[in-house]
Amino acid sequence: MEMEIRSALTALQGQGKLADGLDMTRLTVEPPRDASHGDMATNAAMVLAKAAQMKPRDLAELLVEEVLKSDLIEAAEIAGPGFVNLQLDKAAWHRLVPHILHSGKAYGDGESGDKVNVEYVSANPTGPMHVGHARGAVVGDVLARLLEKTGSDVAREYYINDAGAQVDVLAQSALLRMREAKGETIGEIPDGLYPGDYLVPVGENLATMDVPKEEAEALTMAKSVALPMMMDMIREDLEALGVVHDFFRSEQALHDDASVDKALDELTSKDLIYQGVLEPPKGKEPPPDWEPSPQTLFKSTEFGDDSDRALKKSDGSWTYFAPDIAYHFDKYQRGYAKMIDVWGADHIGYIKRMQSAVNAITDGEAQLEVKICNLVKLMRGGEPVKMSKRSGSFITLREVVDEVGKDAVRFMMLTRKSDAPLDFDFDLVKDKSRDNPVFYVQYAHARIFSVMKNARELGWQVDDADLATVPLDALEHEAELALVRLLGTYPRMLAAAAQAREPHRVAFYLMDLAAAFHGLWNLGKEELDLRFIQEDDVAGSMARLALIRATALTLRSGFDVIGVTPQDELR
RNA sequence: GGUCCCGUAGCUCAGCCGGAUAGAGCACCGGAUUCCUAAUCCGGGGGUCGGAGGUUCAAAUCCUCCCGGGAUCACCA
Repeated sequence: MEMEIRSALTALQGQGKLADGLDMTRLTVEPPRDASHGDMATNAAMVLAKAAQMKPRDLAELLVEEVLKSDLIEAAEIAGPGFVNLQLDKAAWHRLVPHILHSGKAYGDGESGDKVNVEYVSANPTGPMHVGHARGAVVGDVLARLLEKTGSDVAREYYINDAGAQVDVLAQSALLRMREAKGETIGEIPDGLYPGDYLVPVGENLATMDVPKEEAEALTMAKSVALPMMMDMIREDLEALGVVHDFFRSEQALHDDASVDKALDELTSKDLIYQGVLEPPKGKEPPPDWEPSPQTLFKSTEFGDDSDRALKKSDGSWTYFAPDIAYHFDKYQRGYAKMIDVWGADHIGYIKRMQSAVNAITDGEAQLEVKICNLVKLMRGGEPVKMSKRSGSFITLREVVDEVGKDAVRFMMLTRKSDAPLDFDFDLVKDKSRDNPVFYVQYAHARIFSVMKNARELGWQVDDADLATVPLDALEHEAELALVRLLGTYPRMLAAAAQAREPHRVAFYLMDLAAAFHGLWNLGKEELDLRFIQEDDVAGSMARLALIRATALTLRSGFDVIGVTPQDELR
């Protein structure tokens, strides 16, 4: 449609009615928010008026005259300050329905051609995942699906923090459980160790092995046993949520294969490393044990960070930042110039330094985007569910998935934009009502499925291939055309959501689409000729069935993007 | 103090790469049951889009400042 407008403008220029060399970049051709303004609207006259030295309405009149020469455009009128509203020929909309029926789940597929690396979850391998992780997992997973849908080549990665002090704590906790498994009474788990029962099987495993007496060796062995078990547990939890990764990268491996040293060398060769002393943090009391000491620092201030950042501690050991740089450099060397990391809100302060590092080590060739997921507050009976890590009574991801199902968790996590806090209401997601968006959208799909079943029972041929050939002249009611128009915006919505890295838009679209369908359904109660199945009007029925089947396919396509399984029945 | 996010109807929030009268759900009031059933829909009331400037033909949307709420500011991960 944009082509129609642009060619009309070019034609006007050809006729000498419009100045040449106008800046068209701000020109838009879009469906207006208010459907009463027509199918499409363009701001061309207003955007171009000044440069063309014409009044917007005069220019608009010329444009209307020109654009009406197109077959696709039924009517065009000038409105407001100079909008040109276009009404498309009904046939233009009708063409969309068979297109969707032919495309099926592939409807909305794009061809961006980007190559993107998405890193998400990356929870520490020291215990089961809790609900906070679930949001990042869903947002990352759906973002990856969305990017794939719009034509990107996507790698999904998980960075395993298996090298820090927390892993030593894990190993110590596991050794304690080993003693317990051997019959020793261990009493309360001491502060500072992980108290969770999930370490009992790790201890039992260790109890069957020949663990060295010497402490350092015992810890090494405990790590080698505990880490894979923790990762298996995490992978199972993720799988229960329908979340997968293609690639797991170990922090320890980055140390072992000297990737961290190489990253430091790389930055050193760019003269971005020095020995220096950092200022204590401003605006609040310095930590009690603060004392200035020389460390190996990275000049992240040269890339917009507020302070230079430590790569090595004063004792010469690596900080967490260093292997993280090595990891991102590793991604770049594997061919990813576009990286997206999905992080929790507690890492906001870490964004700039990581972006600085990526920028520095790749000479600006690679770009890191960070998607922040804010907190999830679990609600039950109108009250927040108390979560106390100390008592070990925090709610795990697995418990939530087991209680309400993966589809509900996934959908609910997308009912807010990711950087805003989210309430997750247990009562709501189990409710069968309009308030529960998961139910509401599934219900629309199930209703359509049921109608199609009824049509088959009448002996009608309603496979997609049959419906795709049906004449659609009967679709002329405003509510029907509104549904078609909404179906038509699906590919555009996907592309915009992918570009903005906002997976929640897909969920919102599905709710809109479900609402449009439910509305049409109920109209059929009052206006009998809008009922989908009318035995005395087979031709019209087939047209309406084609429409709602296209709706179901679009719902399925959207469900596929957000990783929710469509339900055929909700009874 | 720095950085980032948020402030839109009584409540919970969409909309924000500028566009026409600012939307939805809940709650409130009034209606509608032969297809999946009122598990849904339709209509109604309800708004200084935190405030003040600026840019623009046009600002909830972009820029600046201010107010309020939150997160974060390690040699932790």
